[in-house]
Amino acid sequence: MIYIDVILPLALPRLFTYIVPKELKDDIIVGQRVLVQFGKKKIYSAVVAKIHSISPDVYEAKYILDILDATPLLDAIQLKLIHWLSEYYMCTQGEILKYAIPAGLRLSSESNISLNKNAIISTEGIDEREILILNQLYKTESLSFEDVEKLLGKKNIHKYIKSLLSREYIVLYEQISEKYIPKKTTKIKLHQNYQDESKINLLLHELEKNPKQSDFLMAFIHESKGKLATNLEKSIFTKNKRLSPSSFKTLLKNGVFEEYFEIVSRFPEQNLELNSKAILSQLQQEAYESILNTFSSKNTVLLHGITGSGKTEIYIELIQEVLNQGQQVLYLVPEIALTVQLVNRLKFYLGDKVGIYHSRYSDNERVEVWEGIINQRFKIVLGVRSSIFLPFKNLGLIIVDEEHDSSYKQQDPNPRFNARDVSIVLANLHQAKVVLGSATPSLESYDNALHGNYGLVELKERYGNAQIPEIKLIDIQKATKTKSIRGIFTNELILELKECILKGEQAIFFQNRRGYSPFISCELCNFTPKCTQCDVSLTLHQFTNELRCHYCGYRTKPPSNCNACGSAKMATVGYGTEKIAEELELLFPDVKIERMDLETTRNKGSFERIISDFETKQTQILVGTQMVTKGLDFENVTLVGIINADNMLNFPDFRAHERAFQMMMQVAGRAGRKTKKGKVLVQTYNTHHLVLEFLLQQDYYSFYLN
DNA sequence: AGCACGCCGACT
DNA sequence: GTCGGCGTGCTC
Repeated sequence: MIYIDVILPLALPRLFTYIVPKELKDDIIVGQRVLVQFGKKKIYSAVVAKIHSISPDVYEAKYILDILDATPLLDAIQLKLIHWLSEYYMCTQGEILKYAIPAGLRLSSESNISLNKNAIISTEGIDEREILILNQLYKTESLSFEDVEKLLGKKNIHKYIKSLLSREYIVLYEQISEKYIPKKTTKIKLHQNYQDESKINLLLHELEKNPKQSDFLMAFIHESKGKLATNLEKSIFTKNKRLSPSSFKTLLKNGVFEEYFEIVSRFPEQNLELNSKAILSQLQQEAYESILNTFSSKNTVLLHGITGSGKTEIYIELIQEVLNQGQQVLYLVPEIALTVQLVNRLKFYLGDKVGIYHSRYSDNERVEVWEGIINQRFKIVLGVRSSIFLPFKNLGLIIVDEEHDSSYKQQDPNPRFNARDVSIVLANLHQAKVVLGSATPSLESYDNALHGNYGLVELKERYGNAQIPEIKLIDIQKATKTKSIRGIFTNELILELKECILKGEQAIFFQNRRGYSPFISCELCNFTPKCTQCDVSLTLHQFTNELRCHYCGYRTKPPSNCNACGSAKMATVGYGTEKIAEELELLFPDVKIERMDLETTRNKGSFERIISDFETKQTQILVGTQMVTKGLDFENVTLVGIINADNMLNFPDFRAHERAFQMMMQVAGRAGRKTKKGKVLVQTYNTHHLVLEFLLQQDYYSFYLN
């Protein structure tokens, strides 16, 4: 007897043993998906982890129902990675499996009902909802539970189904569905009999009395560019409003045209022209060579290059080198949405070989990326943390860009993992190399580098003749004393901003807090409205005029009177991006100001719109949360304002100082990236804070030491 | 995760 | 006396 231990895509701590039926025992391979029944009726696709011949003695194993793959879906490396993760991060292999495999490749069963063909149904004495279900079943043969819920417009449908089942009017069965649907397009071509110029002319002559039909034919001939045997996408013609769809139908009916479906990729080959490699500066070339040298003794290198030092060009050079060896590359980024510029740059140099993988892709798109990696269409994958599970066959290099970024860490649903750390493990399994890159490395990575666990390569100058921005602190306390502060902004900041605007240059304002005001409070009794569920103070959102909890999303109208003492003096305390944008609008009514935070970028495409508006200089001032700190590259930005450094520094978290330093360094790096020198102004109550002193010096090393 | 089983309160 | 609430434990 052949037994297999399988991983079920569930949060179960153990593997489960099944029997492989005789007729399948020659086909079973570790890593394949198999169809198994689990529990009374559920059917899942599980993954074979082990094949053996030890019969379980405490229970009787079930037979597997089927083998789903000819070639295993997961290879030995992926299985090892899943196993390692489950132990290191203390979760089940099933949870990882569920996360690792695109939903389109996972199948599970769904309960469906259909009419019992042998039953004599009498509607007497049964609920009218049950009659409704029966009627629908007459029409559609089968319904899923979800369909029934929709039909009745309610959730607890169980009792109706139970009742119908007990009368034996309906039967229950499980349906397994493959979710991946290939993309199809409709193509049309001329029937063989007409793929000849003389015959076409004859036909056109016949159609003289049917101008609509000959129009269509002429359009096809025009599009086919002289090759009559060609096939073309139907959409070319349906888009054209001047052509009549009904005349096409007639042509189809008369056998002039043939119509058929073709499966196409969701990522069509664009045949991009490959641009020659970027020319590295002297310093970049040195760094590049230094990385290659270090690789001979170490598997991981930390590339510490200040903002604007041109790390990306070095990555591209490294990628090219690895591709030449015939190996694949994984390029990890914290969030793909923030890297439109990077995607374009990679495609510019590397063309169609670049695959992209992130959570905004549909299930179908993810399946195609997965398969594209297996069949080597994609040699480079630019992806977010989940990309570490993709089926690389011959991985040579992993690049972890912005390695310090906390987005690499999956916090909430299991599996909880840090993709930066896992990529080092993954690289080991593949005998591949890792480059961790950042302008502000995480302290642990820097420590690893200084202690020789990683190699360390540094880039201390900006690319080209771009200069390092000047950072200046503004003492809010002093400004308050000398009355040189108006609301949020000190006079000094306003003056600099005025100058910047007059010169037609752009500015970025950073405040790590969204909404209008972090809380409102009664001036008399200090009462602050709190979330009913989370016990945190509610943030005021001026635009929608409501109080919101940033943890659970609870929302309510702001009270006009204090809930505790009834006084009408509810005042706002503190400020978020919304209020900053509003105040700036009051100060500079003629300047276009835009806000970028979670709220304004919620809709698809709005992020790109804000970025491109700023890039094309339609927006002159950008106010944002940490979103503005990440990887944006605008040449015309000369002023960066950090409205309040203190709330970052005083954040109750042991990483607060590290994060504050990283965030401020990153946002400072947005200033003066080309020829113009940038200026960074930091407003603070505490000008002597150590972190701020290192920020002034832009001295990462000393910051690390302290 | 599902799902069944089992035990206690509110209803025809 | 039953329906249905959710607590507990098992699934190869």
